[in-house]
Amino acid sequence: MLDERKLAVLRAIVRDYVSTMEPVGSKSLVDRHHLDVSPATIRNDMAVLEEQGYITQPHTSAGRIPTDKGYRLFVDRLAGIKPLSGAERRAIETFLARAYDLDDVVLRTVRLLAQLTRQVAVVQYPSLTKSAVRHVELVPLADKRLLLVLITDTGRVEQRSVELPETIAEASVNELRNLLNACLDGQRLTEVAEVIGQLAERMTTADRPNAAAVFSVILETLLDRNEERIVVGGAANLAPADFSQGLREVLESLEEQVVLMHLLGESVDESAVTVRIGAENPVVGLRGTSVVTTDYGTGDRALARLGVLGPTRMDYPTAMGAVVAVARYVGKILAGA
Amino acid sequence: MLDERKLAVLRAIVRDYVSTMEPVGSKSLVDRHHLDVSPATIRNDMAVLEEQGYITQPHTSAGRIPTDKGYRLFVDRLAGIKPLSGAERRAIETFLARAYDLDDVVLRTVRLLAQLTRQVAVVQYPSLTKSAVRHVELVPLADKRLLLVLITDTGRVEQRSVELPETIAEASVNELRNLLNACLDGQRLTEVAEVIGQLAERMTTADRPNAAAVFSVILETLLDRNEERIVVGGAANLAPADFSQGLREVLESLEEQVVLMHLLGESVDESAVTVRIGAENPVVGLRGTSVVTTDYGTGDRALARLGVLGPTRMDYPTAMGAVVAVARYVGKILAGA
DNA sequence: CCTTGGCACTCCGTGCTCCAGAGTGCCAAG
DNA sequence: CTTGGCACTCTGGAGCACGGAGTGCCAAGG
Repeated sequence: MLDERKLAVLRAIVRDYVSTMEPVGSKSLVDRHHLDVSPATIRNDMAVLEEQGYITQPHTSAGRIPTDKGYRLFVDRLAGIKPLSGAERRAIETFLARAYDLDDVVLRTVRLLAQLTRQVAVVQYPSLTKSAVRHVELVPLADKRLLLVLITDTGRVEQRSVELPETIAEASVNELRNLLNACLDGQRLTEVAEVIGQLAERMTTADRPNAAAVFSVILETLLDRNEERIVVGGAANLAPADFSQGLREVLESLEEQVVLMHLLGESVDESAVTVRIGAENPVVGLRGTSVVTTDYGTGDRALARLGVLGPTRMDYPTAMGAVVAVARYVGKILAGA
Repeated sequence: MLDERKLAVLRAIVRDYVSTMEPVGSKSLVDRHHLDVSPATIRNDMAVLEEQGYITQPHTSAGRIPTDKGYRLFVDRLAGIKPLSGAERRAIETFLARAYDLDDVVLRTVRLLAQLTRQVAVVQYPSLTKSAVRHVELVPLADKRLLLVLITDTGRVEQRSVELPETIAEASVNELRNLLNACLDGQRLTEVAEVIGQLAERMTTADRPNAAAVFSVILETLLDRNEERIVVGGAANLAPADFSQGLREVLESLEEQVVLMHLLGESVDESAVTVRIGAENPVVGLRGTSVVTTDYGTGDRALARLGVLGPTRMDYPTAMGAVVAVARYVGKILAGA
């Protein structure tokens, strides 16, 4: 359907357009890439590519630019993932290694990605539901109020305040704390709900109302903010020129957690990295942008996702390379921390 | 030096320019504000105002626009703080009351401010150094590693991991935890350094190296990230048109914590609200923007600052009103939480 | 002394034409 | 299937005229 040369032409068009940001014509194509044919031949090929929907012209007698479909083909079959240079890899490693807590890891990651790709970076905090409990802490704040602190094995710390129905004694707090730690330590958060259900029935009657309040807050914490925390960086990399409807819409989208959630979405298949191009994007108002995402995690477990967002006209091979590399190093850091 | 009418003219120019975003001429001035004089008179006044540096013309024979100096006079003497409507006040209160932890309070505050003012909102987390310790928690993560969790009376939770020089026993951890809580509970964080200094000397020799490691991390936590956490929202409200050098520079600045710190700065005097206009701004690259900030805190103590940032051509009275109102309610919420 | 109407002047922004350049599609020949 | 030739189309910038908005100045009037 598309012979070797036509594919080469498409590849060349994508590369040129990505780097120059201008529609590319048949003449400049044969010049810049040593295709051993004449411009006229290329024009024929381009006519076919256009007919099939891979490229388009902004107006008659202008050069061609790739369509979403064209980028898709490019990503799937015409270009691989461009590995980072050794220097870049070392830079990533040392930069991330310097982080001193989870917040800092995430912050550094988002900066790193933004800087490497010159795009907007998006990093999700390690998901609560996929982590395991490492410690539960109860701190009395007032007679009828506790602070609940939940520490996971990924270093994440969740805090909530708990309103109690009755005054609680110091001793009861300690008892409850010990009980919780004994039963929950090491449990996956998905299993916690079940364990807590059993616990509730074994409580002495005196403490039951208070314990119930604590339990329900724990469950809430797990349900509610599950995957919520997502950090964005490098918004300054958004070039106004790239977004016809103005980048206001894009900036707005980037401030909504729900939108970001959708953006990161789920990994589509088992492949290393997911690319969503233009209108493939689940978020309206973010057509016109492409998103490159991947999982990261400690060894076997996928904890969360990260990626970059930019104009459809982005350097996919490089972006993919940066995303997978950063994901791998973040995983390492988290595993070792 | 400037009579009543000239001030009125300046005030009118600022208001018109802020609302229309276009240079304002003598004719439209007398029309829109029922000044009972002729355009020619206004022109004379404007000539004086221009000579004194309060207004300027983008080019010969265009209308006038205020200079930074003009806005300054406007803010200082010509306009007050515009109080919010009752509906807005109620909206603030209910919206903030729904927050369930410190992160959420800050998040909601930043959204609120951005929405109320249609500008970029900036909110600083309650400063560590001005808070008091409520609880210290040590969680063993590995043989030679602890997680340190520091909870303050403003609800802030700081966590750090501590590398120990030697293996530590469960009992030692408990002992250390109890010691820390006994000595630090209720202390202002500024006093903690001193207390810890004394503690270090009283340790039994066996635990001393480990304790020292913990102590140094506590001190680091207080010094290092002191005022660091600052949240930005409403970046989408930045209109590209407002920033001649492109808003890329502005967006970049907004991602740097150091810059944000400088932006919020210190309250200049005892007045409720600080306004920095254009070049008064301490941050290069953010000339061309104005910043309206104020303290917030629980009752007597000022904990941190918040504010909004926008083009010099912003609606100062409304912005000031929103900033002080939000600051007051946030203070209330924190005091009650 | 301040205010006012009149008037000439300046400059911006718009709309217009014109032109060069880049790129195309098509065709006929190799 | 490839190629050179050719006529065609469209954009973008330069040049130009023009209306409009706004100014500064001046001389007259309160």
